[in-house]
Formats: sequence, C-alpha cells, structure tokens
Amino acid sequence: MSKKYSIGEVALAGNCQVQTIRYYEQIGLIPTPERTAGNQRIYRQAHCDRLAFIRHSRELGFSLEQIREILTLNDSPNHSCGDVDTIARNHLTDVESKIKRLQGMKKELKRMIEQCAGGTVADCRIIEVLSNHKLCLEKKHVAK
Amino acid sequence: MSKKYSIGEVALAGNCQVQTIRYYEQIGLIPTPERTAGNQRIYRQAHCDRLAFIRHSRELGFSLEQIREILTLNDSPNHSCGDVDTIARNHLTDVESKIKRLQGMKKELKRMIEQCAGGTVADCRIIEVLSNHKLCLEKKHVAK
DNA sequence: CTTAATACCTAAAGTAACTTTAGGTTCAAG
DNA sequence: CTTGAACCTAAAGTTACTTTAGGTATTAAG
Repeated sequence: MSKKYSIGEVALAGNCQVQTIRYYEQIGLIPTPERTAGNQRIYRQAHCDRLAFIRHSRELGFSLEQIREILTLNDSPNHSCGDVDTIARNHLTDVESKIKRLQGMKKELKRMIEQCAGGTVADCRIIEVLSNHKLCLEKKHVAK
Repeated sequence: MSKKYSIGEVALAGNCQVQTIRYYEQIGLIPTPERTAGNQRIYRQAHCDRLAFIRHSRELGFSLEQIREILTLNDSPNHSCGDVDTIARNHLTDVESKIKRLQGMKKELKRMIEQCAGGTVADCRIIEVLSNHKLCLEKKHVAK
C-alpha cells in the first residue's frame, strides 16, 4: 500500500487549511478517505494529487463548480479536450474583464486621492467625488 | 416639503434593486424613511443622495464597512480629512494588488490555453498544467 | 366602482468558498 | 501515564446581496 498521510500533512502540502479539506470532502470534490481505528482520516498520494489540482485551479481563479466540471471530464480520458478548453477560455475572458474593471477603479481612485488637499472633511474632495458620480472620469462604471 | 419618492424610483435612480435598499436600511446604512398610511416607504432627496454615495463607492470597490466609516466621518465635517484619505489609499493599494494577481492569472491561463493541441482529455495540456504546479510559469501564486 | 396588474411589504433562506466556534476525542512524546 | 497537539463533528458566521414565499397597497382600465 502507498504511503499514508494525516489531514494536517495533506493540508500543509496543499497549502490550505485542514477544515478546507474537510469542506471539499463534504461537497464531494474529494473522495471520502479511509479512517484509523480512532476515526481519523487517512489519505494516500491520489488524494494529495487531487487536492493539488484543486488548489492550483483555485489559485488561477477557477470556481469550485468549474473545477468540479474539469475533474469530471478528466475522468473520461477519451472525451474531447474541447470542453476543458472552453471552460479555460471563458475563465480567461472573465479574468480579463475583471482586470479592466479594476483598472478603471484604480484610475478613478488615484485621481480622487490626488485631489485631496488634506483639509477637513467638510471640503474633502474624496467625499465629494464619491457623492457625485458626475465628478467621475468614467462615464459609467462597468456593471458587476 | 421636498419631493417624495417610492422605493422603486429610488432604486432606479441608484442603479440597484429594491431589496438592496431595504437591505441597506436593515444594516443601518440608510436611515429609516417615513411610511405611507399603507406602510410603504417614502423617500426624500437626502435618501437618494446617500444611496448615490453608497452605490458610487461600491462601484469603486469600497466595502460596506469602509463606506460606513466614511459616512460616519462625513457626519463630523470638522474632522480632519486624513482618515478618509487613509481609507481611500488603503483601498487603492488593495485594488492594485488585485490587478497584479489577476495579471498573473491571465498570463498563466493564456499560456495554458495556447499549449492545448485539441486532442482528447487524456493528453490535455490544460489539465496537465492544472495538475502540476511545477509546470506553471509563476514560481508561486500570490496568496489570497 | 370594481377588478386586475403592478409595486410594495416582511421574514427567512440561499449564494460562494470558506472560516470560526464550541465541545469533545485521539495520538504521540516524554 | 499524562499532557499538549492534532484530530473529530456540527453548526453558525462571513460579504453583499438575491431569491423565495406569502401576503397587502396602489393604480390604471373598464
């Protein structure tokens, strides 16, 4: 049999908290592991690999549902790679639009902060800009 | 007395849902309005202005707690503007780090997608990269 | 003046992806 | 054999809303 790992060791390797692993198990993203006589979880290499996959995908911003889908696709190796590709491409589009949105915010925040002369709240430019959308550079903030 | 508005009108003007306004009232971000004989909320211009402030701040990515703080500071006009400035600057820093993080993701996602030759899942490069952190360009993804 | 379509009301639960809390049990080291 | 660290479960908390369910008010049309 392969090497055994405690939940703490797996969490350390996967760069997440112990509870997160239990949570992934609870929502069915990770299979239920064996247990010791004392009811503690025992993991194998396969569990660690699966967690690594999940954590890396999370770091790249995939949602748990997207990850679940990719993992399911992965289980049918003869399936076309196209669906995985689509998920990844959609996610890339998402990431790109988030970047754009944040860049708009950044620009506006900078402008707002630069205008602050440092007096009292009564004549604070920051509050003024926040109060009045029209003082804003951007015509319209991107929704959502 | 100033003009009266229904919650629906205020929501339209504030570019949010009716329930969102009730939610802001519930958490004490907007004062409780008058009511009609039939128990429906009646708003005045001051409410609309406050909502506009909140919504614009949200569009710029401020959290409701940050907004609550700024609104409180705004109520003491003689207070130094410094605290408002600090909140805004901290938020700007946040936004900048989110942008950096997303740009890292974008780069990695692009690289991953470009390598996909379009075969079966079994030899999908995307899944391979997701499985193995070491195949990743970035040494380490920024945490959080 | 009645009716039907909207718009409004409350309270509670659902969402994403965990984290925190509370109250216990097991394990490993000394 | 004791004690502290690591583990266990179940439930509630987090953010900023949205959704649902079940009912009331208002308004435009006939």
